[in-house]
Amino acid sequence: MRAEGLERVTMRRLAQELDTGPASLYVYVRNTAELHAAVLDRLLGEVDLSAAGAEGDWRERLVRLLTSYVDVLFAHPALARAALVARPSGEHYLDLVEAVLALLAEGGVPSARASWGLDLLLQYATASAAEHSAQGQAPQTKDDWDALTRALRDASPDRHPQIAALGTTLLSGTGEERLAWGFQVLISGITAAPEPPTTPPTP
Amino acid sequence: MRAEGLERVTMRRLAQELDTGPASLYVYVRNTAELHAAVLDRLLGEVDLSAAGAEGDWRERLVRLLTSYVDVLFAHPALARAALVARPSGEHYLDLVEAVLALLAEGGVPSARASWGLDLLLQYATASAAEHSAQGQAPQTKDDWDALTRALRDASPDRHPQIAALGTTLLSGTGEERLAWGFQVLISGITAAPEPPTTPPTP
DNA sequence: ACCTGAACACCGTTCAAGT
DNA sequence: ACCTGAACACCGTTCAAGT
Repeated sequence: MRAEGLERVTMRRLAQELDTGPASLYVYVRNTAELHAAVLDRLLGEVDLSAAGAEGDWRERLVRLLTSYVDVLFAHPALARAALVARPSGEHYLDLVEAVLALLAEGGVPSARASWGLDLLLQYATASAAEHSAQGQAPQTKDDWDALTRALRDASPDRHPQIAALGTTLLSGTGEERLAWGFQVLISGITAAPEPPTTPPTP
Repeated sequence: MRAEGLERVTMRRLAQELDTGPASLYVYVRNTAELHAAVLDRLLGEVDLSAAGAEGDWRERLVRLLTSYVDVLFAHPALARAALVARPSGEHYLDLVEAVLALLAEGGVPSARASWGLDLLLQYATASAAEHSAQGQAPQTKDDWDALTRALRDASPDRHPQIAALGTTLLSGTGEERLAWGFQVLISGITAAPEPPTTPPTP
């Protein structure tokens, strides 16, 4: 349960590490999703929450905090992908949520927008980590990306004029630059967006 | 290869449908990721591109187009999750990209911001579909969400004052409302964001 | 040369049988 | 009552042997 050094977190692998059969894990956890969520929450302990308290504008600090979160996920590709589906609900995750909310509050973002914006920011960070981390993981995704690059370059000006016109601009920038730019877009969008409708919680 | 009615797209399932062994598929496709990308692109043929040409503000039409994309992914949960990792590069995907870019151009978004914004919009749409579609798929994710709900409600005002203060606001709204709000945030953020740095394409 | 059966090395989950 | 060995029903990928 508290094993580390996990590249691909699976029931059987973990069971083996604990010198037992895979069935035994079902005493502590109901299924793989719950296992992922638990391991993920442990991992979130590595997020540098102090980035929220450092110097600088609240936006800068928010970006630094979220970047730390991305870095942590990035180091564990399998969990990054799991994080999108199996949301953790442990103490470390709550700490991260708290820190993000505190920064949004400091920036004067009203509560409804902060609530929805929180999800947007974390989802973007998680998806970016998952997407990009897969690249380094399996060699095949490299080929996928190459195929997309070629497809965009070879776009016919007749059928896809916009793509052809933009050309290499579509592929410009590094992953880091794009990540940072995305955070800026989200933050400025959240502060500018209309207040969301105030419906009662779903269930 | 052109089989449909697929809930979980796997090599073996598809091979069985084609009355052959799984090894045979490797003649047409190098691995599962490539298979997913191919099937996904076929699926994207169902996206309602005419939403881009309908009446209304370019923002409204963009949201309608992206919502159609989400709906299509939503109907095929397994592929939605695959879409984040295995980017398709087929004709249907290019058509979608073209349509989004055309709307951004109509809105007067400069090309560099449109290029990066495109990725942001599609990534958000894809991640939302993947995240939400998993909910309906496996019953366990429901429990995960319940656990998170409980964790947020029970947040201690001492350790997590922001969470406690927001209370049910954190969980307010339906999936549709949040999706639409997210699109608005992204669009307004993209139009307001600074021009990204103009670095040459990575390699 | 092209296709593929069979094998290898993995999975998650269940459940009856053990302690 | 609690734990788990063994079994079931799946996977992706490879490769030698067939045509």
